[in-house]
Amino acid sequence: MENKAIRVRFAPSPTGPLHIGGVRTALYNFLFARHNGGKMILRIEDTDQNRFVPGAEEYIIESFRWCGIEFDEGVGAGGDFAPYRQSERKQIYRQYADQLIEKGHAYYAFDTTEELETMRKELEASGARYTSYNQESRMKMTNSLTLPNEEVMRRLSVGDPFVIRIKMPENETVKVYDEIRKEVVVDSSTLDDKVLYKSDGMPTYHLANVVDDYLMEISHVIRGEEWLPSLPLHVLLYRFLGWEEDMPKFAHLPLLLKPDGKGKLSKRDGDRLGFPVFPLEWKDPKTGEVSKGYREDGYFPEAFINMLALLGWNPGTEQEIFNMEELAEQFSIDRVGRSGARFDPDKARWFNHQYLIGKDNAELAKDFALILDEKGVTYRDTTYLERIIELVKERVNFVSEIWDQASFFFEAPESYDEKTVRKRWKENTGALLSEILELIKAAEPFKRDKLHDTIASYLEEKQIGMGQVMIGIRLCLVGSGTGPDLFTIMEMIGKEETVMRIEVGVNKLG
RNA sequence: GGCCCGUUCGUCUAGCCAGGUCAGGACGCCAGGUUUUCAUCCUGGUAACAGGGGUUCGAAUCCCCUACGGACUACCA
Repeated sequence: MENKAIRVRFAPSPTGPLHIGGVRTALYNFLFARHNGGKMILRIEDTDQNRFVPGAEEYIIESFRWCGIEFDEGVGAGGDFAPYRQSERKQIYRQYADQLIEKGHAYYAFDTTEELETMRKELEASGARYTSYNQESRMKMTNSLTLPNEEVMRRLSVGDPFVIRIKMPENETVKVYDEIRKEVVVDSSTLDDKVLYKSDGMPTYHLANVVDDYLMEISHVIRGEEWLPSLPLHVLLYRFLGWEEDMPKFAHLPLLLKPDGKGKLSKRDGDRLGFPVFPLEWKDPKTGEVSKGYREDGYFPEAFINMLALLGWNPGTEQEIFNMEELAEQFSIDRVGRSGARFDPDKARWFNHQYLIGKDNAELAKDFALILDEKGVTYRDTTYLERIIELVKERVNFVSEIWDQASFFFEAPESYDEKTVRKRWKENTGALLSEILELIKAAEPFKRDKLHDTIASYLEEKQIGMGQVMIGIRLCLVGSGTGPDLFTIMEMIGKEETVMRIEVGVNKLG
């Protein structure tokens, strides 16, 4: 056990798009595997045929491909333990359920949905401590514990629907160990007789995950905190199946919480606060409803991963920017926190900004060119785009925001920011600009430094402050009171365009 | 209701396991600086040990109780 090869799995259910909490769980599994030189496995848990959503599995695989989480084995990757889709493993579960029955750790139950509902209501009404199918109620139900053996056999042979339930031991102290929370002790009498095998011939999650983790030689189960309450059940299953020696270690990750208020992060929060909760855009095949994705919102996969990695884990140093290799190198389960992490959209944007400013201008220019093409904006050449990006990259969080900061490099302003005009366009500004326009026309070469020196010395001579005139020119060229160095803008858009914009501006603003 | 887990600045968190630091960093926010403007950037500031009991010379750190929060409680995963 101690020297067992490291094998971890991410086991999603293909019931819809993958939530970022799920991506984080997968990420931690992946980092753990990489850190320890182990294998990362993708297993699809599709034991509930009713909840199957077409396209979900493809979505999951595409999401991981996008953000750089790789699988060594599993659906889409193959491997020695195939198949990795539980629906394709259907026939292997029954024997283990039967084994449990033989050993007296499980039993057949024939109760209908209505009967179960009635039982629950009666227990609730009576104010009972537990309202579930358990050691207190099972002897009042229709199952192989209460029925004569011949009757059980008869029902089975005529094909009556049945489920197989675990026979939870009474008053047994179950000690389980979680790598993050340490020892957790539970009394088995507080646990219920969970269904292990469904009437449709499929196992439930509880049986399937134990059987598959054992068969696939999983060494560590790293999953969401919502599974912690069923850990005692799983541990008992390993014990009853005789696999306790080979039982994987467990680590239950804290939840991702909503940015404000209470509770776990949901799709609703994203819609309400304007950030995605899914890695990729998702269109619901039934309703046609579209949910935003990090990819489509312009996040870099590296930024997305970096942000997620730090939501619940930290290296104990002051480093905040990590690539996948660094994360894998430094990751360890004992530095995963115990409490839920509130998602912060602001910090997500900040991470993207960090990656954006660290990228090559050429690379960003490629993405920006795509946006320009979409807008139908023509441009000189990629060198021009790269120069623009160098000037504005510090000011944006996303490539898509570059246009907002740089549109004036491509087209003259159509309007002038009113507030700036009111505050900064004085009576004599027009006249002043007309004088400076002559200097601009005469500037040779039409370069940043030359323009700066010419205008600066002229203004000095006339005892006029730079600020008084520069805002006016900026208004003409940019349309607002913001933006990068003005002389650089002039040089880049060229003399002809500069002159024209100033003439138009002076004309319009007076 | 039952059961389990959790609780350090507004947020992510370090520190806790092996009690002794002005409780550290980052995001946000605020202020100042730089600049022709805005943004960036730089500097500084703001702000936390949920509460109460113990144990101890000394507790964010160990123990107990309370409160609050969350997960789970399906023939869903």
